[in-house]
Amino acid sequence: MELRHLLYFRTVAEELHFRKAALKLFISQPPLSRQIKELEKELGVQLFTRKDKRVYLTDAGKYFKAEVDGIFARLEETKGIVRQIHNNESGELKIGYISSVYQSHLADVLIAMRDVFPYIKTNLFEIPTLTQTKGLELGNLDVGILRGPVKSDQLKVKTLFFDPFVVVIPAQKGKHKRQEKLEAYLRGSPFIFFSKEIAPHYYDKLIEICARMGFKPDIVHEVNNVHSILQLVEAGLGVSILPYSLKQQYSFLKVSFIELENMPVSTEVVMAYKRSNKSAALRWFVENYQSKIARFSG
Amino acid sequence: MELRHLLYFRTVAEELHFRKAALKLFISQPPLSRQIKELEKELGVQLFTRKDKRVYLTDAGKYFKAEVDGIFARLEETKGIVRQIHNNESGELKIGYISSVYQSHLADVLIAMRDVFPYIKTNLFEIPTLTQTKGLELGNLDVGILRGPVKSDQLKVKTLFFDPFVVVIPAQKGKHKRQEKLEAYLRGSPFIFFSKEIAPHYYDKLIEICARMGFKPDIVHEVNNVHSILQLVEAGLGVSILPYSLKQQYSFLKVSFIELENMPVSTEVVMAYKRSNKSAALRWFVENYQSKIARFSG
DNA sequence: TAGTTCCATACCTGTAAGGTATCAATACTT
DNA sequence: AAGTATTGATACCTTACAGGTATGGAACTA
Repeated sequence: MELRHLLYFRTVAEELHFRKAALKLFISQPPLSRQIKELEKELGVQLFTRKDKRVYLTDAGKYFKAEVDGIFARLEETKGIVRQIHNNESGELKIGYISSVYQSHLADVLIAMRDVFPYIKTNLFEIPTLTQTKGLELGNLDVGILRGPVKSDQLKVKTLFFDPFVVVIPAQKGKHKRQEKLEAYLRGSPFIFFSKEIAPHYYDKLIEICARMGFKPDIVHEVNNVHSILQLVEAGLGVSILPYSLKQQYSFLKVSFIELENMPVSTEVVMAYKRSNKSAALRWFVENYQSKIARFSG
Repeated sequence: MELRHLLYFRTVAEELHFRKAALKLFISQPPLSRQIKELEKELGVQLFTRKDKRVYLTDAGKYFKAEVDGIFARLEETKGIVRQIHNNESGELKIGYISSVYQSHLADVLIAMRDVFPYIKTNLFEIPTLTQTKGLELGNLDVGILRGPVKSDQLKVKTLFFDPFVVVIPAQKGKHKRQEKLEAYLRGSPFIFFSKEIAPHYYDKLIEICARMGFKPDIVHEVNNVHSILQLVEAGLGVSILPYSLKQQYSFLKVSFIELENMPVSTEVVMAYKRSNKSAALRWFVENYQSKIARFSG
């Protein structure tokens, strides 16, 4: 006995007509007749009486029909729930993040996430804030870690932390640590920074910081990610001003991270996601990202 | 998806070892591996993880296992009940009865029986008491309505009623109704009766009755059934002594049924069946025969 | 490190599911 | 009442699929 037999039986029981049932089942009538006969033989029970070209359910057949209906209902429900369990623990999460995000932290969170969602697939995209904003709005990303502020009605935004800025200069130039000497040095140095198109807010912050220090930065090199900026500074091409959190991540580079005294300018790092996204994995990620980071940083 | 897939899955889930499960299922390991793969593909759900030569159930797999167990349990129960329904309403009942049984009554009982057992097949055998006894013992009959006493350890015997005897004489001879005249008439008449071999107990009763009346019967014609006896009496071939219950059944015959006064001899009509016979239809028949007869007779 | 065992995959074979043709019986239509 | 249509069952045929063996890659065990 297979589910096929039960399905054929149930359909004949509903139609009480072999040819109509066969149509419903997309098979021809003779195999249906045979399969029902086989079911009755295997059970040793007559489920239908055939008389005068008409088909009737026996009492046994009536009982069987009710039970088979229940079995199919239960099976369908089971399939639905098992898929739900599977999807809640699997599925996919597309994460955007700015280049300044400490990837080790992100990795740690994803490792922790696998305990809860063993079959999750995560796609990571290191892309600038504006690109992330568009991707989130289009649904190409599930969540983004980016620079605030993020202005979009579609997105929910959550502050992760405020990141003050530091001056980054080549290591051998590190002896200019005192603030008054620093300003003069920076005034006469070429700047390496994000283009205004890629990170307008970031760009404005830079201008503001330099203004507060009394000069206008000479942005000679425009690039689109933090790694390149830092590598170019290390190579002696110029200086930059970047978020403090990068110091920890790039401590191996031969550059100096110099904190600015009395500088009330900082950048806000936020997590953003589409309000309408109901993914269970996303919910977990949003709720647990910060505590996981705190734990791993401790 | 077929029940085969669910069975294969359940067995692997129990064993957590494909080769052992395959042995249990009497197939080789590769088709089992494929069938499980197919099931997972059709569901779109991973039910097992295979790692380091070991097999584990996923959370989805654990849930599915529990549900599949329930589905199989329900299916087995359903099969059992549907067979029970079928067997209670079908099957066969082989009924023996003596020729003196009022067949109309028997028919009435069988009609009533069909309401309860719509698909029952009944086989009726009008055979003498001794033949019935042998048939019951051999299992060729399920139940018998016959003359008591029935002596057999294998059979259970239930009294239906006691049947006094009446003299049966041709109708034109009916004016000999007073008992003193009757005795003389019978003494001079040929007797038509059962042979001693066929109905020894019946035969003995006849001898006893005649002895009580003061004569020995002249049994000229031996026959083996009541119909023939009555027809021969009607034809004027002789007289007989038969159970009173026949009067009702053969009231259309041109014979006289004369009750005997002060005659403490009667015959016991019983129902007998094999102790070991557990047929549901038989049980119903035994329990309902008398009440059904009383109802139809009333 | 060599031998063994696991599950997965490649390839092959026999059987059963589904097809068409048609039958006998009954219903329906004229 | 005769002709036609329709029903479920059976005969015969074809093909897809379930189960087989052989073997691979990876991991375990002695």
